[in-house]
Amino acid sequence: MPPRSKIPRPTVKRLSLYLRELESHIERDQQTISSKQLGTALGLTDAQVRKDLAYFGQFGHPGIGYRVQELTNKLRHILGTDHRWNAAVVGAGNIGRAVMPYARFARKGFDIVAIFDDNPSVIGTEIAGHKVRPMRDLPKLVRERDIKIGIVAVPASFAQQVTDELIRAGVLGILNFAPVRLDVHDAVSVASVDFSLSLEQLAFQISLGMTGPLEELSP
Amino acid sequence: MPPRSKIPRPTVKRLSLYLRELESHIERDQQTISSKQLGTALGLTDAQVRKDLAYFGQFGHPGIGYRVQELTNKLRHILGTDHRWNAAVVGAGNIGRAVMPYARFARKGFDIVAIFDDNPSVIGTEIAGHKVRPMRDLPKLVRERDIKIGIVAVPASFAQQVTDELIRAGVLGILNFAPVRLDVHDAVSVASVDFSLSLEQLAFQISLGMTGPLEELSP
DNA sequence: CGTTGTGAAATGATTCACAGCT
DNA sequence: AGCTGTGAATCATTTCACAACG
Repeated sequence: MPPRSKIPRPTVKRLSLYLRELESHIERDQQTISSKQLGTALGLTDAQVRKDLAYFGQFGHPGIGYRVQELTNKLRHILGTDHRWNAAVVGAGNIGRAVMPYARFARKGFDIVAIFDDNPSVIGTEIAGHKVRPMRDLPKLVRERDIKIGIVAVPASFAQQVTDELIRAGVLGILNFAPVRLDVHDAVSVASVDFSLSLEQLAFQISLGMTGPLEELSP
Repeated sequence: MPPRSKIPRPTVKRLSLYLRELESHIERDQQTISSKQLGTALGLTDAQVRKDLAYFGQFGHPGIGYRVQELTNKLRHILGTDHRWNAAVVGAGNIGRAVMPYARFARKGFDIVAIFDDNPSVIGTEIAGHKVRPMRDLPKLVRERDIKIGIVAVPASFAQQVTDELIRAGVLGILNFAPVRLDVHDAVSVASVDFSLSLEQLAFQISLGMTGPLEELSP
């Protein structure tokens, strides 16, 4: 077990992709998979796949490839999804409501166990089997239900404030759906999902494709 | 106007961030902004900001900074959001329903003008002012309403098929919410949004923080 | 054989540092 | 003075290419 040098950021992102691909191969009862196969399925080179995995140990078998079940287990362990995480949603608007019943979260090891909002007209209503709670209940529930992840689904202008409250209550990570950069201290992790950002990327690529590679963008 | 070398991928992602930040400065009636200010707000260095912007022309004014309104216009033009885009949602499940009324899309220049689903129990119902249409109406509506972007909000197992239908109908870009890699030919662009992927990134970072930088991940 | 793991080389992105403009 | 644009230097990531293994 080498002391392992530091992991490139892009590698971490790909880890989830590998896992997702492996899971589909388990369903098909495939026993082993080569870096070539795995790479092709995801649009990566075989060398990239091998290098990524090798950061974490020697999981492969020369001449054979990787055993699908074995590698799946390793990746789950690396990603920390070999046990379950409790999460709470803050914000019972469109996005909060859409996330609550998202079955894939549960399959991936994440259980949403509470939802909060401060709008009096939604407090007490039920969403996907959970009663909407006022924000003042947050600290108590985070403690009682061992909530480790806060999902921020409020408008941008409230996102930082809600984040601060979640962190004060004791969560270790924030999944942020609001289109702002959240400031947090180092002990807390943030991952962001920004729809409009992705749409803009798309618009850029389309414009590029229509004008030919990079014409008349500058005056 | 130099023939401009090719643009780094990360630069394109940051362009949207710059625009978002600038818009908040317009609201505050700020006339100019320096690369330092812009960078600090987004957690980037000033050099990074200048280099990114310089790929597209000389927008800055030495001694002054960038004029907020001017740079905003330039960025909108570069990103292709200086005109409006029509989009259609496919899939009237949780995610499709959440995306329909997402006001931010419209503010960013994207108008959702139709929603499709093949589940008979939702066809004909109204969501955010739009009647849900059957998939067979897709080609006609894409033509009639000049739809350039398809938003894929169906389960992973249908995503590729729906994508193919959208492309055949004539869209130029796909915003994909399904957790799969979509195969498309080069003339079409894809941007993906994957919640569970982001959650896994988060779990990884949290695990890392708890075990200390990278312990006992390999056997 | 086929396939991994890994140094070495190549490519890509960021930061430095400073000339030059206002 | 304050700030941009940019070549040069540094740092990061990917690809190459091959020895070693089952």
